[in-house]
Amino acid sequence: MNEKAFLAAYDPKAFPAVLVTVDAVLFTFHQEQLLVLLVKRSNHPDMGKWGLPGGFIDPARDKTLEDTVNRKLLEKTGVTPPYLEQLHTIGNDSRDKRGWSVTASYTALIAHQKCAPGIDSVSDARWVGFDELDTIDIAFDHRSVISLARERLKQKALYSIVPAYALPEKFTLPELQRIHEILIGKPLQKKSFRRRIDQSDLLIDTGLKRYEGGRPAALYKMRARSGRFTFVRNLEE
Amino acid sequence: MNEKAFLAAYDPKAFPAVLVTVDAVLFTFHQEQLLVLLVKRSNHPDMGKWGLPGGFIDPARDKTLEDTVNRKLLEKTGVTPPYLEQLHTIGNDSRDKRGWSVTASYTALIAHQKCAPGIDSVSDARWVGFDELDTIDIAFDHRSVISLARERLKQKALYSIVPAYALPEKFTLPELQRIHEILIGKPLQKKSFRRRIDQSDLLIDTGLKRYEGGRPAALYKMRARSGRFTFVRNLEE
DNA sequence: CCAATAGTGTCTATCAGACATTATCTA
DNA sequence: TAGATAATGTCTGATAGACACTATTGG
Repeated sequence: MNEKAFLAAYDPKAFPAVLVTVDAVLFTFHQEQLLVLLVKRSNHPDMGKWGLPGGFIDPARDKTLEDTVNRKLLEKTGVTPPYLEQLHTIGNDSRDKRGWSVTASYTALIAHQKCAPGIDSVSDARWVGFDELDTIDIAFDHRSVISLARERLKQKALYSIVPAYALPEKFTLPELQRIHEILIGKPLQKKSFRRRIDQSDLLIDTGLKRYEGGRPAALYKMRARSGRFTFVRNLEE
Repeated sequence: MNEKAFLAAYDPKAFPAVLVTVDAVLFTFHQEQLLVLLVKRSNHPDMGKWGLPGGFIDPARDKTLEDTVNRKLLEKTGVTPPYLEQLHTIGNDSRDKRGWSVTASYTALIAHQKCAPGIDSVSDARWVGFDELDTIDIAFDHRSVISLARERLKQKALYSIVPAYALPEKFTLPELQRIHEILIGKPLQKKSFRRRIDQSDLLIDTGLKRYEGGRPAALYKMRARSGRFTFVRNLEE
């Protein structure tokens, strides 16, 4: 049999069924807090619990896995995040009561004000602070996926400025330092933090300033592709 | 409807079928060369081309995705590699002619002599050197998966000693330096390389020596969990 | 002895940490 | 002017690169 005949006769449903989903851990930063987007499940299984935004691939609409993630995030937040990276894929026979299940999880970052102006009025999606996570009933294995995403983002805070994507388009260096400090879990030296960013030319000074309280802070924005840059030397953990 | 009734009525085959496979990029190091294991495809599609070892999940036998990978590698090499880490998951509607396809790919490392004593006599699996890859007809998108795996492993060579898992259990520091040099693509300073390994206490001196040519070289083995260690400062690329 | 390979001594350069100092705003 | 916050000056310490040197084997 040649390939053409093989493909004509091929029946995908003849194979053992495996559930395939995607999930996104969408972070943002607001009022000195790292927040993650959770969605209230309206269907079985784990109905009523909170879980990560995500769901099944729609082969008719999605060309790629990233399309699926972006589609799901767009439905919940109204926008497409500027940072999206694959986190980890989990597949086993116990994570979903419906059967053998595979989920490709992603880490996404977005500015707080850009997403879902009315997100806190929609009852099925909300931002949850990390302190609050322990008190919430989380669906499936999503709690461990969130932990993994946060751990990975912490590592990135040590050798990149990826966390900047959780800030508004224009932001100050003290703001960026704050989110790094929260991710790493300890205060950083202002001088060290500024030095590596100054020297690496990753940010553009917009010329604007933010005025609040003391000396005004310069407003910067990300240069294109700055999210891919990695420092050769890490900050201390 | 409660969850129990929902699950009883649930039919996984009712959902749009997505093909789910795993693939492994298994590296080893032999005679100054980085080698990757390829398998000749005996079925459509891409029959006759060379591809990565891998295949469909067997829900009856595999509890996890890692089980699937290890089962496939065991079939080809006779052993389970000491290093296995998820690389990347690709899912789209064009990579497999049979339909929407998702593959979870893994990077694996193994000592050359431990695996498949007769691997080069088996016609459907062989070690391929990186120089030779360009001349081979590769199935699906596996060429780009191999590139990604190599790129990732290069990065690890800059900040870890993970490449040591591609060497025999006992190895010399010059051997380890060689595989790092090949991955990074430039010679390294002997002194720098030794210093970081000495100071980090990642290897155990077995007390044995390897005699060949000049001054004998001390034989080391990996300490447990040394594969997870990361240096705070990278080598130069 | 020489050739070959393993391993060390030591200087320099780079860059993060520490922390004091200066700058620029509002009240 | 005082208080607050942003930004800089400058010293120290850790560690990678460079490269010359010494050590230990076989022939």
